Amino acid sequence: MVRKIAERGDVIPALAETFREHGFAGASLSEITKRTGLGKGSLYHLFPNGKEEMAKAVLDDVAGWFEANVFMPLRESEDPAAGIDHMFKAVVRFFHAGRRVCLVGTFALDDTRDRFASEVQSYFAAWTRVLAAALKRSGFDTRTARETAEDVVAGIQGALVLARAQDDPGVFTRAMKRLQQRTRVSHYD
Amino acid sequence: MVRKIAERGDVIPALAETFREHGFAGASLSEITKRTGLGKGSLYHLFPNGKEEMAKAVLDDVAGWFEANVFMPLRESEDPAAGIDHMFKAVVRFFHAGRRVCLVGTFALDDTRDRFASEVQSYFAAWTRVLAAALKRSGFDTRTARETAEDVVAGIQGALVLARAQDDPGVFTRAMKRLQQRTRVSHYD
DNA sequence: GTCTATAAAGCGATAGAC
DNA sequence: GTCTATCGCTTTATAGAC
Repeated sequence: MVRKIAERGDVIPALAETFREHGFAGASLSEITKRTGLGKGSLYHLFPNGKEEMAKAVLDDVAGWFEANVFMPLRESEDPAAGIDHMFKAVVRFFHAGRRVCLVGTFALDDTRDRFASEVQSYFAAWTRVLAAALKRSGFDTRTARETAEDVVAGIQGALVLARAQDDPGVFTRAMKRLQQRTRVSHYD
Repeated sequence: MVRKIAERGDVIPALAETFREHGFAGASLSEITKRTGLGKGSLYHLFPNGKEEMAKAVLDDVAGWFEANVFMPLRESEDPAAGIDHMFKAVVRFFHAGRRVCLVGTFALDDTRDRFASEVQSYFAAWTRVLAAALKRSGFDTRTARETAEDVVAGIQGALVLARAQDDPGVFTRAMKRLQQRTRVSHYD
């Protein structure tokens, strides 16, 4: 049965793409209307606090996706190396192999960060923390695990910037391969 | 003698900071007026094409700074390793040790990139190309030099994203130390 | 060269009909 | 729940006084 009544979850993917492409300030309600297919009335019915609430919902959705598809596997994989490999696969999928930017990264760079400080902060904090724990379990010493986790998460963000700047998704996929190599503990043994 | 007549060069630093903090879409003329201390009339006198021309001027200025302070030393240092060390010093200084984001990176992530595609593209293309050449001269094989250059430039961008997201400049300075280590050819010999 | 005043358009948000 | 009409404000940009 086809549901015609819009729920928040139905429009979040379109909202997310709009914010990704235009940033928070650049994502006008008319653009959002166009992308979601909903008029302003409907949007304000679903999100009474307007753009701010839409962005919060999108950030929530992203956090949920990463929790389920990246953090949980990293935490609970019996083989930590398998969890890490799973992370790279999920990340390549999520960022459409370099053709899609990171919404949280986009928000982080300009003053949008101040509006969503805790969401932006905890996205990267959780990612580096959980990845560092997995690296440690896979054999890295505490310090190297933490440093490598930071390098990997930063490397992913930077590769997304470069791929989009150069309009070449290959920059991203190549960087991901090299970052994944660095997570193999036996690399230089 | 104090010059009172404003020239473009006088306002570019203030323009740059405004674009860095708010992004292109978020940098309103009223904010620019506040930061530069110039009224709209003066701004349009200096930049007849408005915001677009201001951003172009800022991108030009950034490109000039990197050419003089990063690319030229990388190309012309007799000792390539010294040129690379010089690059890291200059970069830490330019990005205020992680407290300042990359304007070009900010532009690259959203649809602002499309307005300034060639400027954004050539900033990163020049950087990776010149750095790869220096790495090669310092002893890396062609392929490793190119890959390391891409990793370093992406790593810098990503570290800026993380440092700002976490509101912790230390993330940037630590990442820079590790990236610099990776540019030493003898690291794993 | 700098300013104020103003224009025209777009913005986020609200009200109310259906 | 969805829409249209509208409000009040801000936006970029221009005109013209000084």
